[in-house]
Amino acid sequence: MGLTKTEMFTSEQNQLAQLLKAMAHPARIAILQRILVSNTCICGDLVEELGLAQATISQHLRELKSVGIIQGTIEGVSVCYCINPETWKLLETQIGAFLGSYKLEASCC
Amino acid sequence: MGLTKTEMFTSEQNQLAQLLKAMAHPARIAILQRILVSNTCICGDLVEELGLAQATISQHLRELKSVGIIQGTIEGVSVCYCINPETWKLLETQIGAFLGSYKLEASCC
DNA sequence: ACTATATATCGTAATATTACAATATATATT
DNA sequence: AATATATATTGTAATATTACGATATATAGT
Repeated sequence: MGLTKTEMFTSEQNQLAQLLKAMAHPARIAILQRILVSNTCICGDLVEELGLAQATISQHLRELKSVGIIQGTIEGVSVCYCINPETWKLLETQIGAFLGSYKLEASCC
Repeated sequence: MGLTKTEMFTSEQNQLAQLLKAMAHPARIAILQRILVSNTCICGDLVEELGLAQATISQHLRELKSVGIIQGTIEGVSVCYCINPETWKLLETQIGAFLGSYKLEASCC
């Protein structure tokens, strides 16, 4: 036990869950917001601005990168991260369809 | 360690992370989708339709309920669950603002 | 080549999550 | 009241997450 039974669900359900999970941490939301305002962002800046250890930030960045939400390119001695437009579009579509499928009706409990 | 440092982040960041986390599991996405198509939904139906134990479904329902995404009312011997419109609206607003703040620009890495 | 700087990875402790059997609780029916 | 049915809770094992110190790696400048 303790292991999610992914085989019970559709690949769409698993994919959406994976994307949501990657964003479901305040540090990773803060990281994404920082990238969203600056468009690009150097890893080192995040270590200074958020109050977490360098290893922790690096770990969070890897998690966002592993599901394809961000991408990083080496820029001299540092690494520049930015949004992966493909995945972001997918996120908007999937979450939008999911949240948008709710129609408020009177017959509720 | 092993404990999220919520004090480092804004309450908005923590709240959004909490809502995303509640949805970030394929079983809970499946539960929500089931509620979305039927508008309301009896807990017992979920146990039959998803292939998980009754205790597991009940646990997932409690998680969704604890963050206010769904609400349940006792209906005789069973419990009827439905979307909490307030929280759903909050979700749409928060996630919409978050995802929508990305503007694709050429200057990316 | 050596040094400094930036980031990633490893190892690990504390905590959280997931799943389920067993059991408790609560309502409806007889 | 006793029984059946539906859901919640408890306890627990397996696994995952979070955070960070220590260390490795990789590039830039001297």
